Amino acid sequence: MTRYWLMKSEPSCFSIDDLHNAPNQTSPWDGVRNYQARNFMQKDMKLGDKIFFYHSNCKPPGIIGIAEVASGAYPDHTAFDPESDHPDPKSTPDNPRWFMVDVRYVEQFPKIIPLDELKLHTELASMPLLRKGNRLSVMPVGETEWQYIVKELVG
DNA sequence: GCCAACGTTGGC
DNA sequence: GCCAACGTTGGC
Repeated sequence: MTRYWLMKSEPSCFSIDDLHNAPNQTSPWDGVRNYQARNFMQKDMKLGDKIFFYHSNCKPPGIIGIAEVASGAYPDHTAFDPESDHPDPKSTPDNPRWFMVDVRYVEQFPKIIPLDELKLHTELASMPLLRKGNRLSVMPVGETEWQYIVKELVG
């Protein structure tokens, strides 16, 4: 059964354009250093699951398009590299702490669906994304909410 | 195992 | 740049 997800990225760091331009339109989703987010990737994501690509820390923040899970989880080797953006000396090749999946570009929306707009729809109120203080960078999206967004808000 | 200090996220 | 919310760390 296909599941649905939302993954956040700062476009100044890695945008949906970057994913679109990547080889095979596919890229590792590296840099996640949060256990809950890691567990979603490691235990619950399946090949072909659909992902809302969310641009954070920009104007405006919001959902910009769709990607899909393109691999199973495997160790995030950037954690081993002291020169990387998010090194973690406690993660080693023999005992990796952080995992990632590959994601593949599916589509970019004609325009971003801003966070402000998502907040206006009571149908979406149960989304973890809209919970106050939420900081998860990888989170599940209910099928109901997914369909609502795709049918009512895209375009 | 508690909890204060600290760091990070991310909207504003 | 500010700050609220939250996760992590480490002393005890």
